[in-house]
Amino acid sequence: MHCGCLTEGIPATPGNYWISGVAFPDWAYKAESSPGSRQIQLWHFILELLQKEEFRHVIAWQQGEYGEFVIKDPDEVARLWGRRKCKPQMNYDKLSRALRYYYNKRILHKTKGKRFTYKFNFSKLIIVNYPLWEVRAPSSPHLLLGAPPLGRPALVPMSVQSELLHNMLFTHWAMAEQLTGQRMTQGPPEATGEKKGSSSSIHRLGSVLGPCRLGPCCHFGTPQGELSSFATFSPALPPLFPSNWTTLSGPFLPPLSSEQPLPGAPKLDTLLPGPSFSPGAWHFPGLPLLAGLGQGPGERLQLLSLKPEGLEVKPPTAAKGCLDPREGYPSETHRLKPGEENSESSNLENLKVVWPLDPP
DNA sequence: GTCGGAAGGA
DNA sequence: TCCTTCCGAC
Repeated sequence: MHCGCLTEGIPATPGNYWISGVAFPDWAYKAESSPGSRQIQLWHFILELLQKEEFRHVIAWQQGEYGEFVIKDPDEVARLWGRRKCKPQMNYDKLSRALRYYYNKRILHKTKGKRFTYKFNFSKLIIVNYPLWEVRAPSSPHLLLGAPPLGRPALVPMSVQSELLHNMLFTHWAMAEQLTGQRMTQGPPEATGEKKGSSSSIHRLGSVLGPCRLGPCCHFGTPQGELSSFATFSPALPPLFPSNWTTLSGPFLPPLSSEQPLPGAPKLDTLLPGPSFSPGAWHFPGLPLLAGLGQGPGERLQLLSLKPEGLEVKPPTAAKGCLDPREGYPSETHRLKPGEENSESSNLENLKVVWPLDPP
């Protein structure tokens, strides 16, 4: 059922993309309460606004503070949120109450002393919740993430692995978004071949959280093709991370321009699986972020047989009651064609990323 | 402005 | 479960 007030004020543009369901903690996608009609969550909405250039005057990432964002116009954000949720009485007081509920969930925390400034809790999601350094299931598949800072690795159950992976990927995305935003201020990438309107050189994480996951009337416009792009992206992770990738960045990836080759990095075309693979994906900083979140240069990161059960990687499917999300989305992001899938992309089982213990 | 308890709705 | 609404306290 359409509520009729959802897209208003938030135009569907080619720059609108849903964030990959894969990229969020799985508790964000529990659909048991209302299967098939799940409403958007506030933090999704916040991220969505942050993702869109047209709302930069309303809400924006805080430069220099990863994950931190400023609500520049609280009333407008509340109004947009109210429209999305068909709650015309929404105001910042109520919205902020909802945001405060995220504190306990560790999705957000408040940046004290800064008005209307919050921070996504990427690091805590990964480091504090899951002092991962080794994440291993009793049997394969398992996920090994780095060496423990001290002593023995911690065992993490599969359910946590799943969430961990989600958090990681979420972090990847968010970092990419921020870096992209910074990069955008420096000028658009030239060599990507990406069309204008695909607002980021970052390979957009398509979303299994398509409009239908959020209910039939609650999207700004989402190309289903985009929805699949993470599904295609995710398995393509391995070629994105050469064995020496940790040498390519510091604790956090600086906002590199696409013309600025990463020192020591192989050429893109040696890494990317096919011509349609956006070079932006190369800049996708996810795992290097973990490097930054970790303990320093003595770490090892490995992803072995990565196939968490909770990971949703689905091909795009048409859903009843949903607009064809491709409409209004002429721009193209990465979309693997049938014969284009590389062997590794379909083989998560063999995903392995090694973080050298002693980077040069 | 910010916080968090409480009640209630979907 | 995730807000929405209200409210008192700081």
